[in-house]
Amino acid sequence: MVKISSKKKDKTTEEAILQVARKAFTQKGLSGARMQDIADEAGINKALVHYYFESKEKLFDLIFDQEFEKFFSSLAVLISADLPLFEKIEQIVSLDIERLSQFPDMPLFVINEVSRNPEIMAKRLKQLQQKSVMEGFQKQINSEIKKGNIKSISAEQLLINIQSLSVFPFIAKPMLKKVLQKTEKDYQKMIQVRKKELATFIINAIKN
Amino acid sequence: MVKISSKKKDKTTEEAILQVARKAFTQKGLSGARMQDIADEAGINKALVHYYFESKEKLFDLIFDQEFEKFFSSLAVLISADLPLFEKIEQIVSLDIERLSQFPDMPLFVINEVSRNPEIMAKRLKQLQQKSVMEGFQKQINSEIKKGNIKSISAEQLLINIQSLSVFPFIAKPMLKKVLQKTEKDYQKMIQVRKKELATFIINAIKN
DNA sequence: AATTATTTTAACCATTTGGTTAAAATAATT
DNA sequence: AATTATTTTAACCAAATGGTTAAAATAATT
Repeated sequence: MVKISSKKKDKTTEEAILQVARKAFTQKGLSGARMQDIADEAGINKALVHYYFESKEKLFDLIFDQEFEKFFSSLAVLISADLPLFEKIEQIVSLDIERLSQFPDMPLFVINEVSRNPEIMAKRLKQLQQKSVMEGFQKQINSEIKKGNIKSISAEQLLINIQSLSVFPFIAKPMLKKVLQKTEKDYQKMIQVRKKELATFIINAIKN
Repeated sequence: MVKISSKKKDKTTEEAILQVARKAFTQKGLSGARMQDIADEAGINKALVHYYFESKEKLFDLIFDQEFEKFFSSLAVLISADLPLFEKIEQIVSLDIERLSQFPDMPLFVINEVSRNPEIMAKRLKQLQQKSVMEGFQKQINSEIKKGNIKSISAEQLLINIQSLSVFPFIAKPMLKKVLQKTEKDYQKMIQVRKKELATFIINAIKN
């Protein structure tokens, strides 16, 4: 019952569970996902899920960790990068939309679970040393304002604007799809148009 | 057991349930909310909730209806209004942020439940005759483009941009609060700054 | 005051759910 | 081949959950 050595552990079962669990949790949330469904879809017994991951919470925590990482990791790096402001904006938008196209369920999942339980963020945020990241970005912006290149705006508001414009169409996809009466293909085409136009939209909004 | 006439029905109990249920559903979603909790918080027996609303689904449906209405009703009217484009943008943003400040849980709730079950929108959308609304808005925009007042953009993308910028900060509030290390007061102050700056941001982005 | 209708409750019920246990099947080691 | 360790399963269990029922309390009508 207890794993002691296990040099050659068979990863495939564990990975199959993780893969299925990710789908379940990101689509249905912590309270909506069912351990039985996860076991069924992974083609195994429910007890096996507990054998590998102990409890629903532990399994959830593991997946939340990874999805949270997807949300923030590369973004923090880019914000601190040594790039001209407009170029930086272009790259952030581009990266965002690529990442979101790859993991469309991720943002709503993360936002949801943080809303349900804000404390979940505490430990994960520490390593990100946000303060210095934002301060650096603010300096870059202030410098551009002083030079008269852009209008006055705070780093916070600009960052929220960028993320709003990138993330919202993925979060609200099912709703927007219905409202705008689009097929899956149409919607993806619309996103691709966005990927091209969004950076220009933002830059136009702030440039003098 | 069966309500036949009930001329002077005592509304308070029914309303108390609705109020508590709204809070429960908008905060925890359909699968996360508990009938027992709703009864407890309303200070009544669980069977009474069923007496008034039959089932969890029916109660949920009622509340979803109202929240969905909040999301769309006034917006559709404004989009079709006979107003200069820039003024219209200002009014939409202003209305959005007021409405969202009043019902902060509403957008994430609606988006979530539509994601979980897109069919839920079908019946509610019919009355909104979106097609003509969007066509009218597109005409207004095309006219401004032709006059050289604004850059080329589709009504869809502009509308998505406006809604993204307005709604996202409310959807992602708990996350953004932690990331930006803001107190409740700070966050609301930030939203108020946004209310002033957002329309300008959008107008700058499209005007020539 | 008696009757009738409405509102509210306590006690159940069946199903679902996360989780456990002990044994069986399989793989690794000696 | 025998022993030991690991993986997987079937059968349970207790708690939670949405829902029901019959009776009690209250209000309205006659």
